[in-house]
This record gives sequence, C-alpha cells and structure tokens, in this order.
Amino acid sequence: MARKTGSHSEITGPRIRAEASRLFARHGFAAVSMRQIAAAVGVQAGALYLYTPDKEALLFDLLKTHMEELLAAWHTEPKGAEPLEALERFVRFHIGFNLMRSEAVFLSYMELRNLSEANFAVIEGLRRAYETELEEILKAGQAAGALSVPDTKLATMAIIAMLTGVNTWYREGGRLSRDTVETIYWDMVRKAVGA
Amino acid sequence: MARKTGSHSEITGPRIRAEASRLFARHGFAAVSMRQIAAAVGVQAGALYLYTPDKEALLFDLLKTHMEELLAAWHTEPKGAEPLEALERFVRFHIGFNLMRSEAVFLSYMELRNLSEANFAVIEGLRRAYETELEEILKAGQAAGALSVPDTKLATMAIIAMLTGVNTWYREGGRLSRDTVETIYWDMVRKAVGA
DNA sequence: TTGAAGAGTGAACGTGCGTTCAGTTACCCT
DNA sequence: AGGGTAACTGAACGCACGTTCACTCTTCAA
Repeated sequence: MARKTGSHSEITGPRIRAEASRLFARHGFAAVSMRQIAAAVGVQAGALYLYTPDKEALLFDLLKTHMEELLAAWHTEPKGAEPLEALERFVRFHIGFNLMRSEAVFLSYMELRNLSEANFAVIEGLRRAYETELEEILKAGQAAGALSVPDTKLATMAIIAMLTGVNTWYREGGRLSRDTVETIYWDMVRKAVGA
Repeated sequence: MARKTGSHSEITGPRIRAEASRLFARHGFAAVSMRQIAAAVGVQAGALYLYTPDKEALLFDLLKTHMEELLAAWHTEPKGAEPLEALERFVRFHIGFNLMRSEAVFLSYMELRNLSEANFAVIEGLRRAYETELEEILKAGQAAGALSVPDTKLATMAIIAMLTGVNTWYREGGRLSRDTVETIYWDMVRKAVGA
C-alpha cells in the first residue's frame, strides 16, 4: 500500500516535527533513529526524506523554529514603560513561554552540539539576540538608576539561567501554580538587581 | 602484540575514565562509540571491557564518582557560623568546584537520561542530597531572620540553576577572574534572599 | 626455571543505523 | 475517463555499533 486516505503532506510534515521533538527531548538526538520517528508518525523511514534532507536538518529546523518563535513572541509582548516593569515582563514572559514549550527549550539547550558548525552559529546567534533583549533592559535600568547591576552581562546570564531552571522541576498540577512561581521568581530577580 | 612495557591497569583504568568523560562531554554519550574511547586511550575496544561491564556502567561510574566527590568536598568545607556566611560559602564553593570540574558537571546535567532507571535513581538521590544542603542553609537563615525566603524549595532551585549557569559561559583567562565572578554572584544571591 | 595471572589484541557476532530508490497507490485536474 | 503527480512503501546499500572470545605476550612469585 501507499498513501492512506486523508494523508497529506500538510498533516505528515508537522507530525514528523512533533514526534521528532518529543523523541529527541526524551532520549536525545543521537539515541533516536529515523525509524523510531517514522514509527511514531505511522510511516516508513523513507517517507521522512520527503520532508527533510537528512536527520541533522530535522533537528536544526526544530531549534531554529523554536528560537524564532521565542523572539517573535517576545516582540509582540507589550513593553513596560519603566525599567522595573520591563524587567518584570521579561521574567514572566520567559518563565511562561518556556513552560509552554518545555520540549523545545530542552532541545535548544541540550542538542546544540549535534549541529554542524554553520547551523550551530545560526542558533547561537538567535540565542544571543534573545539574551541581548534582557541585557538592554538591565542597561537601561542601570542608566535610569532604577537598577543596581555591577555587570550587565553577568546579570543577564544569571537571570536567564535562573529562570530557565524552572523547566527542570516545574510540573503542571504541582504544589505551585504557574503564576505563583512567576511571582516568586520575579521577587527574587527584583531584589537581586534592584537599586 | 599484547601488553606494552610499563602499561598497567592502574594507568589504563583512569585514562579510560578521563577520555570517556572528555568525549561524552564533548559529543554526548550516545554519539561516542567504545572504539572512539579506546582509540583515545590507545588500546583496542575489547580492552575496555576489562574495566567496565558495559558502556552505560562507564557513564554511571563517572556520574556517581562526580556526585560523591562533590558532596565529600562540600563536607570538608569549613562551615559558616552565621546564616549569611554559610550561604556565601556555599555560593563560592559551588561556583569554584563546578568550574574545576566542568566536564563532569556538564555530564551530570546532560546525560542522566542515558541511565537505567535504577542508576538514574542513585544519581538523582545524590543530587537531591546536595540540594538539601543549600535548602537547610536557607531554612536556618529564614528561621534566624537573617534571610527572607518565601519558598525555600524554589529559592534552592533558583540559586543552584543560577550558579551552575556560570559553567555555560565562563572561560579561563576571560574578562573576569574566578574570584570576581564569585563575588558578583554572591552579591546577587545575597540581595535576592537577604532579609 | 616455570607457570599462573594480568593486560591487551584482533577478528568476529548479530543488529541497527542513515539514506536511496524503483515501484505502487490515491487523488486531482482537465 | 484517464493521465500526471504527490505521497508513501519496502527492500536494499554499506557501514558502524556494542560486545565476546580465543589467543598472545609480559610480568613476577615460588
């Protein structure tokens, strides 16, 4: 048999990406075979090559899409007028978005080393662009006297690491609601860099 | 030929672990073959099995040893008498130790999913024991009124994530000395959870 | 001097890998 | 009605994997 009824590329393409993301996040890129991905989608391995030139390109596509969506989502977020408000928005946005996309976030941190040098540079560039968004907030806050940040680069890295860390322990339906977590983290960040 | 002069198990064993650690950290557990490790050591693949029952046991040994050394090193550290001093010691210890062992730290965060369930539980237990060390400091500080920590569990995770994040960007001989980094991070932590 | 034990070799085992491709089917357009 | 094409199959390619094992060489105690 070939081509089951109702099966189209607009369906199979996204499903391949979804299953690949799930499997890569769970077991790691190198530990997941094209045959496993195909089986999860319900096709033969060969069919995957209608949607991706090779395995690495599939990973790259997932990472690139994620980073671009992260940046796009941040840019549509309403900006805070004052430095402290801008920082709070960033903190809440980062925690919220990352919890919504935990699989892709995990991938973006863990599987960079499986990329070719050129592809790595692309993802790295997108990540740096995102980090710069936070650093600009900190710089502006420092300049306005609303924040006390001895080294904005370090503070940027520290805050992002701290916020992203939520993904390692947060479970939906756990002890704390997402909003409570955001509030507690915002409280710590505010105190850490507040004037 | 077999056995070159001056070649002993007391030399080969540690070299295997060292090369495996290096390669696993660089390329990921699943992406490194036993033959690659053997080649780096300068033996044939079969020889590795004189030192480990299988590939996963080799990884488990690396992770377990690292976590045990981390806990042992922390326990020999002089304790601070007061809560704030104890917390400062923890912050500086964590950054310092992790920078000294960046390969093993990387492995301990990235390769847990390649462990069997039983082995995973062991490493997880050790990690939790380490986290508890920090949480106890925070609890004591909160009780003594020296710290203001609304949720000690969250603060524990936030601080550890923030500190461990140093490993992702710190490079020896870079812009900032290790001590400067420790001081800046300690400053942020103190403000974040200080009373 | 000898022989057991230690350390390592090198070939082989079956398996699963990423990828290719000729062939097959189902749908759409005319 | 029927031909073209998009979607997919299933088998095959060569290769690398983890692991085993009979064997060889070296060392050292008795």
